[in-house]
This record gives sequence, structure tokens and C-alpha cells, in this order.
Amino acid sequence: MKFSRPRGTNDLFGERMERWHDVEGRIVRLVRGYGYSEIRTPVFEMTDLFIRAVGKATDIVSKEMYTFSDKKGRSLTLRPENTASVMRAFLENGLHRKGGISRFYYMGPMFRYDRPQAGRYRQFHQVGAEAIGSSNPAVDAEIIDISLSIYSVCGFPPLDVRLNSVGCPVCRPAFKEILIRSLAGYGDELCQNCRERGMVNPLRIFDCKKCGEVKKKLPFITDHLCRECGEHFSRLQEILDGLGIRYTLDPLLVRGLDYYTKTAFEIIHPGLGAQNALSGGGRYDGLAEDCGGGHIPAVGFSAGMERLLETLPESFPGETGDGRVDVCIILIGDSGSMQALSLAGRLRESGLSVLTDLSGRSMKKKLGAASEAGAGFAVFLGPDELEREKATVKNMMTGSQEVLAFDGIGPFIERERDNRGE
RNA sequence: GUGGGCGUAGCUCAGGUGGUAGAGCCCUGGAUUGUGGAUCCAGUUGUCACGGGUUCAAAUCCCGUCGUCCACCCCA
Repeated sequence: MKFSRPRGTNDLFGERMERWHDVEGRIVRLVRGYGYSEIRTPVFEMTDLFIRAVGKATDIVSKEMYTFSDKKGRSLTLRPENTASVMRAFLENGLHRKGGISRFYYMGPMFRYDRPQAGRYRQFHQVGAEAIGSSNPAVDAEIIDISLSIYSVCGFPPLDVRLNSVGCPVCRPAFKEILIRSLAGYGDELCQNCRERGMVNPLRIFDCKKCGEVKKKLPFITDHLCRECGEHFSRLQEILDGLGIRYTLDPLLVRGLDYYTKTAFEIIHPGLGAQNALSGGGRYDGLAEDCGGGHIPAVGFSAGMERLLETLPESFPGETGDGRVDVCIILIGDSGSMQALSLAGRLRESGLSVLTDLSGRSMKKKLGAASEAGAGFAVFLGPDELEREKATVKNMMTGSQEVLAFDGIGPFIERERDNRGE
């Protein structure tokens, strides 16, 4: 084979594709139940949007973007995440003028140039939701509630939410100062990497897996939040408590995108290996302004589809399973293709899903394939039938069969299925 | 970007210390001339990832490349 798929991408088909659809369907029903409507934004945007929104110094922007120039020399980038696009679309379409809270969900491919690994791909898929236009911590709670429910509707046992507040432009810079001062005392104990990034973004040290000992001794941002952030955070916890939503406070939790303010959360799963985050999200009250809009507070989350599918529990209540095809029309002999297709069309009009087998293989193979496709009925069309303008209909369950005129096949199948109480 | 394991049939994998490739599943045909899920019989399937080197001889040893998996890192 001359061509292979680009590194870190996947071909989706067969059972996996079916399960994907099933999961997507459940999630869509769920979020629509919360009043969220779908938004689809382009898979590529002007590069500057991501630089401004996600942050120049983040790993995503500095080394993971698929950036290219179009024929007019404009710099475009395949979206590494979707929140920036949703905010851009929100502002560009003047949706801020509608007032109230705008609630959107999205699903689709994202692109990051990373070394592929368990649960990490260069093209991966996210489903997420954004609630734009409110600073009420109750909306944060709604978002956390939804992101947890995604897993419960897919049959997951209750998962752990790690929760933190990352402050805002008022308190975070002050905390950074405190942190940097504190870090100075532990210079030799930090790993090489952390010593370097300590200058650029000291908060990221909390992400490091090696510097565990030092992390415990550092000050926590939650002890240094400004009045507004502190109140928001404690109010959120009250609401979550009241709703019975369980969470674990994690003062070490930080987010890798610069736009986050106040609430930050992550849902993790132990079965994923190193890439253990199933979903993550938080508040981004400054993003609208970064994108050239006014002050518009917002919260959202995003979940990785591949990671969800890879950890889907055995108990996943899969949809009906078999029976995807109602009827298989089996042509016998080498004439009559047209009649077979025409009959299939008629049956489809009556609402049945129909597969045709016009291959020259053996009867045994054709019936076997029909059975595997889950067909409840096989319709034989051979020289005898064609001559009499009839077809033999076989009930695959009972094995009984009858010769019927073309017009009678649809009603017959319906009757047979009713008898079975379907 | 760094490190390690692995690349043999469509799939899962055998192929001690070098001698030109195998099994199961799948697929196809038959036993059953136009009737499935079982059984039995027969058959097809390969640039042994790619390129180079060592050798009379390489799937096997060496080097490189690519892919894949895992970890670092990062994050969904």
C-alpha cells in the first residue's frame, strides 16, 4: 500500500463508528436537555485568534499548532481547541446583543502537533459546551454538572472532579510574585524544566510530576485569591454541595490555556494511563476582551471523544445492537438486477432498511451475509420468481417462507413483525 | 522535541545460535445443482515496514529511515 494515514490520525468505521454515533447521540440529547444548541465553527481560523486567546507562551501555541499560509499569504491554523472559535463567532455575529446567557455545544475534530501516545492523537475530537454571558457561579455548577453527566449517560460509574480556582487578573499577578519569591528558596530542588519555566509562568510548576516534594511546600493560590474570586469559589462549592455533586479540591490544578480565570476543573480517569484527563474546563471571563469584545464572562468545558470511547465501561448500554437491516434482497442467477433494485426501492419507501445482494456468490454465502447484517427477512429473486413477477420471502427467525407478489411483500413483513410484538 | 519496546498473510501471532516462510481466524469453493448460524474437506492470500551494510546465503546480525505502542513533556 502506497499511502498510509498521517501520523496520529485514525480511520473510524465499523463497530467503533457505531459506538461513536451512539455516544454522540446520548451526549447531544443530554446537552440539549440543558438548553444548549449546536454551534459549528470553521476547523481553521486566523492564526492570531489562537495566539491571542490561548496565549503565546502556552505549549499549544508555541509548538503544537498546524499553521499554514493560504494563497494570499494569510496565516491560518487548524483549530487546536474550540473555545476561542466559539467566542469569536459569538462576538462576530453580534450575539452579545441578545442579552442573557448564550448556551452552545459543539463537537468535532481538533488538531495538535504532538507526539502520539495512549489517548493522544494529532487529530482528536472534542465535545464541549460554553455558557456565555454570566458571572454567576451557578453557571459554573451547571457546566460541571453537564460534564459529569456525559459520563453517567454513557454508563460510567461516578467520576472524580478535581476543582480549583486560578484567580483573575487582579489576584493572579500578586500570587505569582509570592510564588516566585517562595520558589527562590527551592532553586536546587526543582527540575531543570521547572527552573526554566518558573520565569515565564510559575503556575505551571504545579503541573510538574517530578517536583512533587517542592509543590507541597509552595503557597496555594486558593489562599491568595482576591475578594471577588474567593467569594465566587466558595459560592460555587456551596452550590455543588447543595446539588450533591461530589468534587475534590485540588489546589495544584492549573490549566494549560491562558484564558482561564477563577474556576478550573478536570475530570480524570485512572484507566487512561498518562493522559488521564477525560475532560477539562473552567471560567474564562477575560476571553471576550482578548478577542476585541467587551467584558463578557463565560464558562465552558471540553471532553475528549477518543478518551471517552477508550474508557467506555463494559456496561455501556449500547443501542439496539443488531437488526440494523430489515430486509436483504438476494438475487439468484445473473439477470434481474434491475428488478431487485426496483423492489428494494419500493420496500424502502415503506420505511424498511433494505440491503441488496447482487453478487454471484453461493446461496450459502449470501444468506450468511444477510444473517450477519441482522436482516429479519430475506427476499429471493430468481428466474422462477422473475417469470411469475413474484418473490420468495423468508423469515430469518422462523425459517418459514412464502411466495408473494411484489406489492404484498411490504405489508407481509409488517404483519410478521407485528406478530412478534415489535 | 527526548527516551524505550515492537513492525512476518486482511486480523491475531509462530518462526532457538543465519540456509529463501507457517498456524489459527477471515475469505473462496465443495459435501448440500436456489436456503444462513454447526461440522468436515479443499483452496487463495506475503516487496517478512522501507533503504543500505555484513555474508556463498539475512525474516533472523549491524546501521539508517518510517510507522506503531508506551513513558517524558503536554493536555481532551
